[in-house]
Amino acid sequence: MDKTYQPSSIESKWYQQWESKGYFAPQGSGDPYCIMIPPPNVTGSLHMGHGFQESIMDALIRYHRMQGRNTLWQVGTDHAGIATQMVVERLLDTAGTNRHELGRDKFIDRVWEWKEESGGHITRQLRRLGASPDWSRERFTMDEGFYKSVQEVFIRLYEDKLIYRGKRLVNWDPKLHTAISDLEVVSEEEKGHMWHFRYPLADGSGDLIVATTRPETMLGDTAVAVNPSDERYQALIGKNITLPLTGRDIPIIADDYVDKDFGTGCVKITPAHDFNDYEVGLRHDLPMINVFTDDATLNQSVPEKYRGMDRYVARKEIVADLDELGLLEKVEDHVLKVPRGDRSGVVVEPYLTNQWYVKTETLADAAVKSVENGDINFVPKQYENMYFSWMRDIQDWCISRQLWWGHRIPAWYDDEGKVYVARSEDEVREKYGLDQSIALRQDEDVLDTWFSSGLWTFGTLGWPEETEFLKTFHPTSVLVTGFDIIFFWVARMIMLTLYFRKEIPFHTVYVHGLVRDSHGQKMSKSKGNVLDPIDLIDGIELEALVEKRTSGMQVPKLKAKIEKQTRKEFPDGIAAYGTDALRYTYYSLASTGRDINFDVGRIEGFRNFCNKLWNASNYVFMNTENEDCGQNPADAFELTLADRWIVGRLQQAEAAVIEGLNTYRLDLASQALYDFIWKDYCDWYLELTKPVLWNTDERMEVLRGTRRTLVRVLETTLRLAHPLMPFITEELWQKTKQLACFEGDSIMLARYPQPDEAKVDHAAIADVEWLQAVIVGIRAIRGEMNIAPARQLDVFFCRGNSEDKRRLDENMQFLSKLAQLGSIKWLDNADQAPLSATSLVGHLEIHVPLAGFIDKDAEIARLEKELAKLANETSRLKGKLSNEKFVNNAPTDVVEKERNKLADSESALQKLSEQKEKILAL
RNA sequence: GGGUGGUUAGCUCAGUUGGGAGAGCGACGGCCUUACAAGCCGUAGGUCACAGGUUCGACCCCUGUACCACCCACCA
Repeated sequence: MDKTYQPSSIESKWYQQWESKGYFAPQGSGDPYCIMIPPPNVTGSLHMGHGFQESIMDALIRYHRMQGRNTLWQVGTDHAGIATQMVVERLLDTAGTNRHELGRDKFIDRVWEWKEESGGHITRQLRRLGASPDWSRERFTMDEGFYKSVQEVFIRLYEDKLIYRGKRLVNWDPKLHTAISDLEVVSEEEKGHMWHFRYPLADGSGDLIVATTRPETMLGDTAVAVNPSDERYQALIGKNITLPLTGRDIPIIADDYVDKDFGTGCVKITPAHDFNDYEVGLRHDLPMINVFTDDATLNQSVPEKYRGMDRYVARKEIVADLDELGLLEKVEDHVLKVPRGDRSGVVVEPYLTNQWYVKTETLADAAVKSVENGDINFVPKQYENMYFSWMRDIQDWCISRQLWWGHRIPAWYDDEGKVYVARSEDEVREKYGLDQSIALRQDEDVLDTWFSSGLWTFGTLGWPEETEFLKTFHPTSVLVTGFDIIFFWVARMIMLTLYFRKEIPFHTVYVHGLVRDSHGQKMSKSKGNVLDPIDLIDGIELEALVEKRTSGMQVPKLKAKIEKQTRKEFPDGIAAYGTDALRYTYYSLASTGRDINFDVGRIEGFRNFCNKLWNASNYVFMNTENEDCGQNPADAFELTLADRWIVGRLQQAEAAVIEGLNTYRLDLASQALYDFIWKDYCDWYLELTKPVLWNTDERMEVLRGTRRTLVRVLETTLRLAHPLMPFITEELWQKTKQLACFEGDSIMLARYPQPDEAKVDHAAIADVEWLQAVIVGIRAIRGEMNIAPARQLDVFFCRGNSEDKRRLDENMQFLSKLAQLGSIKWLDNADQAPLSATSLVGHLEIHVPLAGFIDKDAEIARLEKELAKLANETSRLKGKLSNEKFVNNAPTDVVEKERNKLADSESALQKLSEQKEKILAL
């Protein structure tokens, strides 16, 4: 066994074995447990957020698998319509061509090629994380089977009148040339202007002043609106305005939508280019004049001068022209929300087009109820409010996209534009009785990616076939996801699953936070603070890291800044920490519902933790291999106090880890495990075995008992830790299992530990706590007096009770070794003790004689510090206990506790001040 | 405008039904003590954002304020 922990040498070895032996597939007859992976983009690569999410899922999966549950982790990838199409279009662009030159079919072939090229990347990275999904069931949202599910859902929703086609105002992305849903629009505040224009009345009797942030849309105005109760404009309602630049006459209408107190109280109405105006237009039956093309340049319906102009060029021209005409009243600076496409980043336009919609009202009602009545639970709970508020105000969902990459909509049109929905052209003809003389063409559009991922929980299990897997694993157990896609994905899954399965998709939604950098900044290429999980596992040289972070950067200044910042933060690059350390870091940071700030310092600490476990195991192996470890039932063994103590502590650790896993508090689970392994097992237990194992006179029964406990506790601890740190535990377990006579091929198939309260020896725990207090007391003197650790001390114990005496007598062996003692003497009378440095354990005094090597002044200083603390504590307790209200109102056990504390601190105060007097008297 | 989360040691974070705050890293001092210097032993460090209130007692419950982050919303 290597002296130090080398993660790279064990990780790939074990992963290959697990996978090739089929350990990830569901097995056994236990209750089903199932998690559906949120399918990552097929052509994507793993980022820190994935790493976090997959690590959480894998811990849950491994834990439940080890509990004997019939466990399925369904894996797969998403075709990610817009994102993937954009990537391939960019590739074509660098190759000097574009998708239109290629044509639809060739372009789609090219995307499939790209998927084949890059599609395995993310799944390989998933394996590096130790993820244990059933790879044999891997699915892709555009594979054949899944397409059948998507088609089925579309057709049935259409037949049930929950999908319809309509011409409406949608969010139009003029760069990508597609409609996008409300959710894909991100509105941020930006600085802009508010222009005030003078619109003349048609009869020449005056004018109105309208304010707008979008001058270029004025060419499509079809009314000016005022509030019906606005006295200023009462007389004008019903009159006409002559719209400047166009010469069109448009009416002045009254509508409650207008806020009297904002601006001039007059609003230009452009129904084809603003969502509010659209509603107003419908109410007043106004014409809708579209002035844009798909590119958001001005179209043929505007005066010739402006045709073909980009919207922002036209804006300038129109403002200048109105100014020229004396119609520009004023321009103000104005901050406004600008809607941009989340993918393209360009300003989206409200645009009139034909699109397909899902009618969401009834679907959403059911989806709300399933959370209200507790069928589905969000963890943490506050996300339910977010879910409710969105669901209760949900809009119809625009599901058609003018893209080529995606599920093509199963709808056909005849020459008159009549629409037919079916699985294929042949089926259309059959279903609707259309012969070959009628020409049909399929709808050009594809479905929103989220429409297909909305079927993920049941589509992956074979629906619409009623497969065994579907029956067994649906509804799934828990969905692990980020809050950012609750609306995009979670809500849609709940709606669609309830409708088609008449059951929920999952019982629990575990919502985790976002992974940020150590200062809480979002990780982004432009900030240059991105960490790659694989680099944390394998390590990366500084130069490679700098190159990675700055590659493809266009702005030299930004590039230089990022390079400088990276060199400063990682002067030696990033060390190879291994998967287990990375995973453990994620778990330790995974507290409820808050974003996590990832600090490389933390991962280093957990790499050290892995190393600690490695070395502890090494110690166990050294002391147990080829030795009698008490596994033969015929041979008697005897447990020491330390053995009985660690077994009890193990039960408590098991309970804490399980509690953490059951409540999705992986931070608490990992903390409990860390403390048990490092503090209890390594710092105390292993040290306590040394005086036993090194004692040449030790009885065989005791040696057997200690070795037995060493290996059995280690073996159980490894199983306890396995879901969190799969690789190192497997490596160590393979060796440990033989020593502990434990059967099984792999730790991942072994049973998860179950705490047994009967194994908790409370008396042993109390005795060890006493022992620890005594040792720490002596160490503190040694530390503060600067006494060399190797120097053996003679100590005296005074004024202890019979319990102290018993504990001392029983633990001489442990005490001498761990505190490095020369001699131990019990004194009935404190006066017999030589002048000493003193520590207290309750009433028991521990004296370390000053003689020769202890600094008198230092001891006085130490005592004074201690006395000051005690005095403070004493007066606080006195004050509290002299408060009648406290004594009368507080529960008696609390009062009693405070009284005992006071007695203790008064006694300590007295003892230590006596001690101080003695030293001073010298 | 409405809503959610956060504010605890120098940094990153825990804190279980209210009974005088913990960890890791960092700092300081001492150690090559036969598993481990990726380690061991010890020490220091906090007005729990602020102001009220409830209570015998508040990091914890209530009200308000400030700041940070996020979500939702149609103000031209």
